[in-house]
Amino acid sequence: MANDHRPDTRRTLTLRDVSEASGVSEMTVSRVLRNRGDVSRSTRDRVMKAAKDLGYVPNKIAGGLASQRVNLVAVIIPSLSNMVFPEVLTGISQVLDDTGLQPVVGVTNYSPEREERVLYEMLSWRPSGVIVAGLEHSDAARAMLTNAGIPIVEIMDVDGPAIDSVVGISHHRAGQMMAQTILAAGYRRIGFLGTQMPHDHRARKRLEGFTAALAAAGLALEDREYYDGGSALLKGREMTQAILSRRPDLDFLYYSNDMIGAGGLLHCLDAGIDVPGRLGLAGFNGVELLDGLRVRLATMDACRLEVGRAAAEILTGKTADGRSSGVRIELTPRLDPGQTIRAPR
Amino acid sequence: MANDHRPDTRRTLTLRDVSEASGVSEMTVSRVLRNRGDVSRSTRDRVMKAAKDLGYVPNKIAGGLASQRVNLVAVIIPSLSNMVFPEVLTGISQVLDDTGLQPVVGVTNYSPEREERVLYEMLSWRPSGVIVAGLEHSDAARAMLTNAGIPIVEIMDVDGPAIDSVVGISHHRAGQMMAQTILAAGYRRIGFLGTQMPHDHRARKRLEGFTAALAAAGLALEDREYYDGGSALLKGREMTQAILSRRPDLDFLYYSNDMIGAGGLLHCLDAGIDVPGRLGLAGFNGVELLDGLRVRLATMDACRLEVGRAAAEILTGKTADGRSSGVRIELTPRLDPGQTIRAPR
DNA sequence: TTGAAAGCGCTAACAG
DNA sequence: CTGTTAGCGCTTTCAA
Repeated sequence: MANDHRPDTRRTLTLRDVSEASGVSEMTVSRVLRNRGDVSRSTRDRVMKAAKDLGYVPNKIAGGLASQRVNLVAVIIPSLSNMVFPEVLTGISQVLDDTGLQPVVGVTNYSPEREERVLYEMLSWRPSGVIVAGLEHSDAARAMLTNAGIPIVEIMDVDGPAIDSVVGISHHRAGQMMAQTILAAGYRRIGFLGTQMPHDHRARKRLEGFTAALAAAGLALEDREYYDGGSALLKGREMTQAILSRRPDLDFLYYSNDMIGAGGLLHCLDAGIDVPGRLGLAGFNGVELLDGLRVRLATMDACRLEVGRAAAEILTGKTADGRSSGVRIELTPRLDPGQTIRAPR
Repeated sequence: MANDHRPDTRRTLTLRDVSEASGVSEMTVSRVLRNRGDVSRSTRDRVMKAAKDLGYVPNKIAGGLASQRVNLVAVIIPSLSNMVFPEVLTGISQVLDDTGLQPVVGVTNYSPEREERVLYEMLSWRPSGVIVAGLEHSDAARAMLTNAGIPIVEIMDVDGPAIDSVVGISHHRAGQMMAQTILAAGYRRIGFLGTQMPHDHRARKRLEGFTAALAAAGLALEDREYYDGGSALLKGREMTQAILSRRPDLDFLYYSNDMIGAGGLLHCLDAGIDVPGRLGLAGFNGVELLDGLRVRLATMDACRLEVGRAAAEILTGKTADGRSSGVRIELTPRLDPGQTIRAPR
């Protein structure tokens, strides 16, 4: 950072300045500023006034070093570019807001290398806990998490072994449930449309569960279409058009997320395709946006808010038994058939 | 945080542990780990190996205290619940990624009180700079920013005095431009649909610019409709239906953001309303989602990515003259008439 | 190129 | 209820 900011005759204020301005020892000033009760009313008032008048802002760097405690929670997520993780963050914030704990967010862009870097960076601030999306990590990241000596909560996914605590849904089962619902409605020639992201393990697990359920019924996916980047809504349109022109006989399209599903739905409506009669559609996530479409897309809710809340509650020990480690919470996603899956036959 | 995590015989590793494991002084270990060149190749290798074998993670709390420097940049934004701020963050990250500086995000929910708290909290970590959305702050927040002694960049808005640096667009002018475009196309009976957010100053300024331009043409808004919370797309539909049933004579609807605008557009398409012939529509933001609709909504791009990038460049001194303070950058939003404003008469 | 000493600003622990 | 002392783990500064 360029150093032109200030000719700098001013230091930044310290406890000692407040101490001198109020005529109270540094230690007592520290007690007041941390709201530790054992200070007389009058002393407290004098200190508060001095601190406010000076515009003192405590130095948490020094405080953290001295107390060996840092009120930060590291939150590591793959992306901010769709609404799912912001909603998880909202849940985390809701719970943390009352506790003095503060979330610090790191974004990995679905890259294991970035996850490792972000994690290293965050752990070097000695946070009180870590919330990290997913169960898949590089060996080094796993080692760091294991040895950090703080509570770790892996979120969004329960299909696999956890390092410490875990909160989420089974994406494998989610995929299965959707497939079973689709089959029960009599659809048989099913296509899949999804993202080209090798590290989106949850999408992969959903698809695995989905195809496993098809296989159990003696079926397989008839066709697939992948995309990468760009407006998901537009990609959904384009991919849908592409797959249908290639395979006009398909009677169901399963999308890996609601945005491309919504795009597909809009295409079908514009093209006058009979949904859900001739063609059924389903997405995943239960995003709010779907409420605004003329026809409600079938979807499954990933319990994002609840996942965030539960993860934060684990870190704050607000669990049934007060534990903040080794907790396992599997939530059950709701399947909303909307108006794009016909009634079971 | 509940303290059940670890019977704790292990401490967390320190420089001294690496020093002992490698037989090199703490000071030299510190030099190696910070990549300061003045260390012999062999010493460096021994230290790196020891650090890696132990799984040492440096303690930035201690480092920051000792060096009086912290590689954090505080980023304070009102919301994560639409795509605009995440896109600003993306721009910030892109630039910061190469610099060793790390963004730390705080969310205010458009509340001045929360902004004040978040700012206090963040400044207590002694970041190297602050990026904060908007020019409106409480007196206390303004005082903190002024006295922090670090570069401050206010972003998104240039309509008003800045504390230090500023990057953004003029929302007043943006509103004006849109109004002028609408009037030039011959629309005359104009309604407004927006959010009920007293602290969204940018939306307010756009509307002020918009009505000012109408007034200059001897016109005023014919009707208004506000919403608060919920699915913006759905609200856009509902509000549009409401305002049109109340005032079927309106010939243009100006939306305060693209999501409700898109909802309105979908309503109009479903209702068979002739857009842009009988009714024109326009939103604001230039969100990617619009690409996925059958008809392109008129909008204005708020230059979100560019704003983020420029703000980060100021903090890193990557400006034309290397300054990181007192910089003022006004970007010019592009007006995209899309397909919902008819050609000028 | 390496090491030793002296803090950074705050809080834990104890004494009064 | 208030004050004193001794660090927290690292980096700065200076010396070798």
